[in-house]
Amino acid sequence: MTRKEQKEERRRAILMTALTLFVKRGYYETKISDIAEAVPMSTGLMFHYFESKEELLLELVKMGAASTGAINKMDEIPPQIFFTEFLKRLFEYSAKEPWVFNMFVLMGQARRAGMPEEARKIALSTATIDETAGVIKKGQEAGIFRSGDAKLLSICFWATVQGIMEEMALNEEMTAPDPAWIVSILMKTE
Amino acid sequence: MTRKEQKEERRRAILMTALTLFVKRGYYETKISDIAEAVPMSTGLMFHYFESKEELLLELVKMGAASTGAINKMDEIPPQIFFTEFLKRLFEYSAKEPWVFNMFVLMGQARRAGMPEEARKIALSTATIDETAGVIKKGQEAGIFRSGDAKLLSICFWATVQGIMEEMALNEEMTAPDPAWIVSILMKTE
DNA sequence: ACAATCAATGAATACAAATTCAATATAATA
DNA sequence: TATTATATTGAATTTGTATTCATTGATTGT
Repeated sequence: MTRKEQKEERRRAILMTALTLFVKRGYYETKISDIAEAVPMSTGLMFHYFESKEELLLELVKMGAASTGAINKMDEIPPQIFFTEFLKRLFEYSAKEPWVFNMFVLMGQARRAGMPEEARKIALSTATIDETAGVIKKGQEAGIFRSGDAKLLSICFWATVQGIMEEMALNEEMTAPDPAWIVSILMKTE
Repeated sequence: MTRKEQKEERRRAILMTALTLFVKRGYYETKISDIAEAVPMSTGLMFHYFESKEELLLELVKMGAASTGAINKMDEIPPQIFFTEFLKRLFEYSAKEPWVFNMFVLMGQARRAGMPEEARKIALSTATIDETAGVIKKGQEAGIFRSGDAKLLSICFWATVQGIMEEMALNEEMTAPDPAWIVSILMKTE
């Protein structure tokens, strides 16, 4: 294995460790030395791989923003299936790949408060809520979703998903809910 | 007005200012000097009123924990009305009283990451999720709520509410959703 | 009016955590 | 093997804020 590959692998290890700790304890509660200890490596060496703590965070958030694009490719699927299917996959995938899970939570935290301003900007640049609102609108036109401001419905949907994911990040033992429960926020009642 | 009252009033002003800033920018992103400037008063004087930044936060979280008790007194109401009515009041009240609104968001943030450990402990000591799960169980027995783990349903419900409130804390213009949307997470379908 | 107590300030200090650095070990290259 | 480049460490330094403090101004009680 070449030196460059070694370095890349080490960077990845740091990123994954930092991601876990940021999600578990929060960005400011996590010291560089905590990350270093968990990797493990010396504190000083961290700066051989990343400019600063904030750079490390920003790289994670950028990765998250990039992978969010993948979600938006699903929007060819009919609305009634889209959301249930998305949640099913998200929960399944999260159970297997802690990376996906943690990344989802980190992005949510970044969008809200408790992280450097710059991280929020990047996280907010992915217009997921608006994209989803588009799908909801289709579902409304098809008569399967309840009427009302599509964007507001979109916000409610994502707020739920985010909240549940964060709850799962805290309670190891917690199991994912039935996607249908969450999707019923959107469904037409009667 | 006596000196003691003066002091109490000043403390309150600091608490309210800090609450607003903590919710808007997050605890660690808010400097003592930011709070002082907003009150307004000198930075040094802050320590005449509060031991430390963390004490200030803890006092807020304790206030929040205390006022959460009020919610739990509502649980004599029949389940089918309880949740819709609670949300209706929460949204109405939040629109009028920024205090209530901000406190709700702060408690949610404290329960999750991004604040000193001690704050989390206090916030988690209010067993709202379990209390609500009890009400949900009643609703399930009455056949109006969907079946499934009552605690998990309770978590989903609160995750949604929390997420929406946090979203509103960020978007000044955002309007509260119809409580029925959220409650449909709990309702038996068809 | 006078002493005593409290409110208030802003500059000085303390502190914790990020960041740098000189020194050393390890690996690649010729 | 000799030489150069990279990885690694731990201690020293820097930095950003919380916190303290000496001093001044305002209120209260006698």
